[in-house]
Amino acid sequence: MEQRLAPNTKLSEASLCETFNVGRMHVRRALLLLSSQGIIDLHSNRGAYVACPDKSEAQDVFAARTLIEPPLVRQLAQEPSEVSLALLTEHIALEDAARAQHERTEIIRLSGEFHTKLAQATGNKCISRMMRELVTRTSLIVGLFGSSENASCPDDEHTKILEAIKSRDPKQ
Amino acid sequence: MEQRLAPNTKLSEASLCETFNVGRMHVRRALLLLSSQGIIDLHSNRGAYVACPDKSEAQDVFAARTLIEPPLVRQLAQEPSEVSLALLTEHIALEDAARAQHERTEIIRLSGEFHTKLAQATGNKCISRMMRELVTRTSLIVGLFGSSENASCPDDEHTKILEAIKSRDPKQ
DNA sequence: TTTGAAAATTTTGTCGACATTTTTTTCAGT
DNA sequence: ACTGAAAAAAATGTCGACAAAATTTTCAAA
Repeated sequence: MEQRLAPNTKLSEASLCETFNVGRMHVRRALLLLSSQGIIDLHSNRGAYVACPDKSEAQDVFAARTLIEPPLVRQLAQEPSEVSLALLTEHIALEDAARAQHERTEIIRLSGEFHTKLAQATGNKCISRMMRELVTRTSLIVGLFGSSENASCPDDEHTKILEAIKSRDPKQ
Repeated sequence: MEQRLAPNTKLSEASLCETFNVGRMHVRRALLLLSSQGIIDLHSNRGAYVACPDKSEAQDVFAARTLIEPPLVRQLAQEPSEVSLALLTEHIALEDAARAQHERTEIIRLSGEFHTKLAQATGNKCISRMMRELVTRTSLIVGLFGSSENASCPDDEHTKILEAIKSRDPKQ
């Protein structure tokens, strides 16, 4: 009950109903939305399974991020809002704190969240949503193939990005 | 029955059931998915309405495309597959044909589809899906604010893009 | 005629029952 | 024991009925 769900785990409607104390309708709605985000796979008449992306799908997700993130940072560097910068700075502080206490799970979570907040800093809901979905799928993939070490960016990567934005430096 | 649905049009479950001859469950599923793509808005207890994006949302969509498309084309230019190039060339032929016959609706549809196919040419499902959703939302927006003229790219824009890719030219 | 509250209608949300499909179990035959 | 078909159980898909909410209509009072 504290363990993350392994890929390919079956998510039966009945058990989810019991777990969350809701009707089957709600469970089905949630499953449909999760599947539309690629977090689970729905097999007709066979139920819902935690997505188990193959190498190809994993590469697609990473390639998508590689495509989007550089121009994202570049755009932020062009006209960064003070508020966003503050939020990002604050977030990095959280990351440092987690790292100082070696809270591994938390470090990974925050590391992903940084990229989401990076997208949110653009103030563009569309981009935020895409990034959020990509980060989520990345977590799944890291949980699968993740060399337990490089599960997140290098420690100082985020700081570097933030510095680059602050200094209007158009590169990653 | 041949007219496009105007934004803010109410989509009542009952009428959709009748139109498509399906049960309410199917209609509701479809509406949920459409809303997750930002094509319609679901108001609790009040039903589904064709999305009516405000200027801010419209800008977000365009900004997202502006962010993604240049690096997308640049990536395609780096390693274009022959098959993809052929498909794109073929598609432009279709566009030209439609233009020659002044089939306005078809021209717009194909113009959008070109960008989707551009994304598909990367072979990246993730990117394809994002692009498809962005193009769909763009159609909606053009239908709203669209100065009936510049609803699509300039006539030769797509040809230029394709030429740029063929010549490995890293620019748009 | 206009206003506004109450009633009636319509529409959406939820639940339970049933049908269909899949999965598991049983068990006869080799 | 092992195999495989039949039966049983369990899970998913679908439908209809009812509940709850919103909309429209009605109609009495100003």
